[in-house]
Amino acid sequence: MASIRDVAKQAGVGVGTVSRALNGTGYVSTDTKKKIEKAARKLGYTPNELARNLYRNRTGIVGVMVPDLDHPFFSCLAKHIEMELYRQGYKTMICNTIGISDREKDYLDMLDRNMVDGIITGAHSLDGEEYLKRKKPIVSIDREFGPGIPLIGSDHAMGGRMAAELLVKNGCRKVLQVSGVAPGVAAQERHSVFKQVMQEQGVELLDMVMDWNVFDWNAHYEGMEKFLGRHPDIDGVFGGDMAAIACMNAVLQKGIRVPEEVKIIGFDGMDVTRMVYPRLTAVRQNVQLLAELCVNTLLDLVEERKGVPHRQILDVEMQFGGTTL
Amino acid sequence: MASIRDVAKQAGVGVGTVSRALNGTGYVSTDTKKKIEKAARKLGYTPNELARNLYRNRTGIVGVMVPDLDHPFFSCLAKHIEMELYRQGYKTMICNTIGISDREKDYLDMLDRNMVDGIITGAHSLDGEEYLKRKKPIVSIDREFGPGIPLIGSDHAMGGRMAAELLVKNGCRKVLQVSGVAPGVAAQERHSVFKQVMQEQGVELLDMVMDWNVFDWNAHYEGMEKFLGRHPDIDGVFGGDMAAIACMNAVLQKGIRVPEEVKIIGFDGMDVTRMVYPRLTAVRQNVQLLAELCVNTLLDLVEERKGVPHRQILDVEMQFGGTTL
DNA sequence: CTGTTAGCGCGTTCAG
DNA sequence: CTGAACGCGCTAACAG
Repeated sequence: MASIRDVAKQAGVGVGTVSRALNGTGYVSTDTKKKIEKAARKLGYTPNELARNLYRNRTGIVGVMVPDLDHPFFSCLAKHIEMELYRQGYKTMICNTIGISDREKDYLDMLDRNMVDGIITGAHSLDGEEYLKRKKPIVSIDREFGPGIPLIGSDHAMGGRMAAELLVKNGCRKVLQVSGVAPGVAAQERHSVFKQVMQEQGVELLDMVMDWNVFDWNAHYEGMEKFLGRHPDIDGVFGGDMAAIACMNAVLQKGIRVPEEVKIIGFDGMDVTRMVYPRLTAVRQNVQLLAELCVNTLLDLVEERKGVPHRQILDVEMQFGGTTL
Repeated sequence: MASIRDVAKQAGVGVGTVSRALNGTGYVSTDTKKKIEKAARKLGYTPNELARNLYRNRTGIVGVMVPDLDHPFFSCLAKHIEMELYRQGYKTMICNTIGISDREKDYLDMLDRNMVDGIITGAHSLDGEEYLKRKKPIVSIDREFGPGIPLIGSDHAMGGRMAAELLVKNGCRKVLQVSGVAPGVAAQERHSVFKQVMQEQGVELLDMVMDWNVFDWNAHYEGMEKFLGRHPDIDGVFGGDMAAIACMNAVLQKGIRVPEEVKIIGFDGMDVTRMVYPRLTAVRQNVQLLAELCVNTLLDLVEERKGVPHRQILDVEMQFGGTTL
């Protein structure tokens, strides 16, 4: 609890000198500097960051909003964001919106209260207007808000096309697509492109739409079981990693063979795709790069650097597993 | 950027009155209160939390340290901690230590700088002394630091015993145990108890020790493959969820049947155990309750309530899957 | 080179 | 019931 005043008194100098000495800003004679450092050590002085924050009107904290931290994609994303922020001297405040727009708003409010210097958002339940009216830096993952809010994302259209083409090449004729992302979010594109390719190729396409803010495993699995009951003859599936895996299990449970009778492709390509047997073929997002771009773009805004790109789209790649031929 | 001063001027009153009116503290006539609220709305006033923080010497932020946010157990834990903290009006600062003690120390320092009101730690690479010398609230998961730092954890000993007994009941005679947690951490107990039961029952036990701060999937899988090459005749496995699953895949890859030839039991019982086929039998920790206890215990400390228990151990339960009989 | 002083924005006495 | 004044701890500007 020792303050800069105590250190000054102890060292027999003024507070200004202490500040300059300890921060290495401005001139201080080597002599008094030594004295000050000794006094600081003796008192166990640690600067109170709250006072600094007030003065600078900055906290060095960045908010990260995700719909569900316990989802492989978002936990991986959050991890890499935190690591990159740490590397650049920032701290990470995390926020699980679990699809509740009030939470999203609550956290956005922290921008106005100066609690965070900026926000990276991967949660999209709240109206875009709420975002646009904020004055501090925001970057968005996979959702276009409008001017002033840079977008970083993967090339979902490319991913949808790659998946569709691979299933077609595998000879699928009746395919299920599980979609479950928020409307207006780039991730939706993979499904429209997928559908388009399937139509062009004359492949029958069934759609299963999951409540997009439920990343609940059971919901996926049970939905899948019911679906298989009605359509036992599908021969291809495309959906997010979790949906794809849920589907695979439901299929295996019925004694149907993968990939011989049904081919499956996931989207995201997280670690979990390598934990199932056979390994899930999936379109892989480069999450680490995504995280780094988010952080760097946000910090460009925070530190007022110029020429920040409004739109950055990353390539995806096909990660071959054992669920396709 | 409107400050309380602006509001006061706009409403034609003093700043003190504005403060009392908006915070509902002290007497303010209904009349002037209305005026103030109107002025505040008109100017879009939002209190600057940094000033408040400085005054109160509190931020309402709790730090959460985990070794790896992209690990099913820790992402689940972090999620539930965040949710409970939010419910109680606190925010969550997250920190990935990835086994680097300097990071752990950096984040601990935030306590002294008053950036966080308390810390919940599930990361244990740093010396216990560093923890004990802090003056602000800390609670620990699965590690005993000493007086002043409450411990919350699952009953690992019980879990180890349950797993061992189930494998014995399943007729296993040569069992592999994959251990990989930090020394001095309660999680270690499950392995010692497991070993003890196996010895009592005269079952042959092999040990594979993984670098405990590597939660890397590939490391687990490759280690497992090598191990199986040397010991193809094991008939039972016990390890963390990830290790158990890595093992299962390596086993299946060799054409060995699960559970007929090898029984497998995991520890943690996260969602991922239900995504593999067959589902992994696992000792399940009650992560949500664990999270809630951590938060409530920490906040008891932060808000200076009395009678905070030093040690809270939660029961675990066996979650039966298809990898045991 | 150094000490003093004025804010940063808010919450709270303490006279009126 | 209300306004003015002070302090939270620190930094930067300004005299000395």
